[in-house]
Amino acid sequence: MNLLFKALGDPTRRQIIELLRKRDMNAGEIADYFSISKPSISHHLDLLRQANIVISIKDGQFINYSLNTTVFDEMVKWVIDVSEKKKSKTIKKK
Amino acid sequence: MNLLFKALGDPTRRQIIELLRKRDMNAGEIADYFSISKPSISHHLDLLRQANIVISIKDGQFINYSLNTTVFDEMVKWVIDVSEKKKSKTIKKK
DNA sequence: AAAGTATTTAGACATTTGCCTAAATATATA
DNA sequence: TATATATTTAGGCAAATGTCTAAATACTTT
Repeated sequence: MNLLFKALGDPTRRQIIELLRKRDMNAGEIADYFSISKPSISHHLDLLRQANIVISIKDGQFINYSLNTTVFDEMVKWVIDVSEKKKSKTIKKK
Repeated sequence: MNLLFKALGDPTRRQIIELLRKRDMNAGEIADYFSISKPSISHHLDLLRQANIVISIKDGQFINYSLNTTVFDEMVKWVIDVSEKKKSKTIKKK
């Protein structure tokens, strides 16, 4: 969960996620959308992979990245749970 | 949104959120749950306040903190939106 | 096999982060 | 008013982060 939130706490990585939302892309295609160096993008992709947000599959000399959306489930659950504090405080008996 | 994700990307701050989910607390009460110094907790609280996750209200010599859950709405929306990439790709016509 | 393309790894550097102690500020109480 | 209590601000330090260039690795093409 910490890796997940940390990965999302960077605008470049969120933009990568938004790109991959539309379609899978290889590392070079992704890098073309940004003005930072390819090694930096590669590093961001690595962090996204560590956080399980993307999956990478090698295809010849390319490496394709695609979104793995299932990791968000737990996170959304946590956030919604936290968000519901007031109702549960009021309705349930502690 | 960036401040929000960054704020959530630290385990101490998430624990603070979980504490405040149960009830409002003042800074000292919150600090008592942790083994790090009060100034550090104060700093965490400041970041949570900047991210609009908590609201602080002064009450005499105490400062009470309470959760502001509304900021999570946009975030959940973003995450769910991103999570739905595949369906929308398949069903809708781009 | 040599050269070109795609990507990552390595190493350096500046900035940010999370922590600390000491000091400052603000309120409450004796 | 002097002292105690609650909290933050200031300043310093080590570790983590985001960036870069140069080099290494892996595959493709000639």
